[in-house]
Amino acid sequence: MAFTIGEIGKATRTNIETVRYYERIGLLARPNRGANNYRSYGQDALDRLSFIRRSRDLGFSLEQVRALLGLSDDRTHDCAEVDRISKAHLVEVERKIEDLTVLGRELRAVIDSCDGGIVAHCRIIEALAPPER
Amino acid sequence: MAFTIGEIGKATRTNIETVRYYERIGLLARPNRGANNYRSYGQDALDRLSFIRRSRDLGFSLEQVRALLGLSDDRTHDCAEVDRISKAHLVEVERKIEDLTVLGRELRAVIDSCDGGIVAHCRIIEALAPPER
DNA sequence: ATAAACCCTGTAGGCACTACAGGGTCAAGA
DNA sequence: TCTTGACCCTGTAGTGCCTACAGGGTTTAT
Ligand SMILES: [Zn+2]
Ligand SMILES: [Zn+2]
Ligand SMILES: [Zn+2]
Ligand SMILES: [Zn+2]
Repeated sequence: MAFTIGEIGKATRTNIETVRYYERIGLLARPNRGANNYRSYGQDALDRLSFIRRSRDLGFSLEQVRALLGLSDDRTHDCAEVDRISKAHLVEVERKIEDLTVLGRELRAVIDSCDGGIVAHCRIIEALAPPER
Repeated sequence: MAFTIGEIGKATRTNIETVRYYERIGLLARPNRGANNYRSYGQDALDRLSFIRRSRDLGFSLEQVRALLGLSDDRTHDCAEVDRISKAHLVEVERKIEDLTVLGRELRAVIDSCDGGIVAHCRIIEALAPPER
C-alpha cells in the first residue's frame, strides 16, 4: 500500500520531476518519508495524481485542476461550479480549433502558391514580406 | 525615414518590449542610437519586423522565423528549404487541430453527461476520478 | 513649471514542466 | 564481498515567448 515516487510516476505515466513539481506548487500534499528520506505515497495520493493527470490530458490548466480538486473534495456541494469550469474550458478549446483552422487555411494557400524556383520568386517569402510601398 | 521603437511597434502592432526582446535574441539587428540613446530604425528594420510579425501570425516559431529570414536574404538560392519549413509547420498545425478536436469531443461528452446535483453524483468529477478498484 | 508621454537598462515573472549537478541508497549479480 | 546500476534526494536553471516591473532619463504640450 506504500508507493515510491517512481511507482506512482509509472502508474500515472507522470515524470517524477513533474510529481515533485506538483508537490512544490501545493497540488499534491507533502508525503510521508521513509528512514532513507524517500517519499512514501498511499493510495489516496495515487488517486489524486490520477485525477490531475486525467484533467491535464483533457487540457485543463493547473489552476483549473486545483479548483476542480478543491470542489471534488466537497462532496455535498452542488456541482454548478465544476460545470462552469468545464464549459469555460471547452469554449477555449473550441476557439483554439477555430483559430488554428483559419491559420491552417491561410498557410495552405500560401504554400500552394509556391511553384519552386529561387527565393527571389518564392511566393511564400512574398506572402511573408511586407506589402510593396 | 527614421523611426522610434514606439513607431515601429505601432506600425507592426508589436509591443515595444517584444521589439527589444527580438533584438536581445538577435532576430533584429541592434539599431543606431540617437544623441539621447534612443533606438533609431530605418525602413529595412521595419520591413524585417513586419516579416517576423506576419510569420508569427502564421504560427511559425521564432527559430523557424529566424531560418526563414536567413533564407529570404539569399535571393538567388532555390526555395526548397522555405517550402520544407512551411510544410512542416502546416503538418504541425493540422496535428494540433486533430488533437484538440479529439479532446473537445471527449470534453463535450463528459460535460453533457452531467445533470447537475451534488458533487458526489457529478459525472464530470466521476469522469476525472480514477477508475474504481 | 509641470505633467504626460515617451525612451533607457536590467531583472524577474508566468506557464508547465524538464534537465541537470552533485550527492545518497538499495538490490542483484560476479 | 564488491561493484554496478537503478533508484532516490535537494536545489537551481533552462525552455518558448513574451510581459511587467523598478528606477531612472528625455521630450513635448499646456
Ligand atoms: Zn461547499
Ligand atoms: Zn517557394
Ligand atoms: Zn544559398
Ligand atoms: Zn456535474
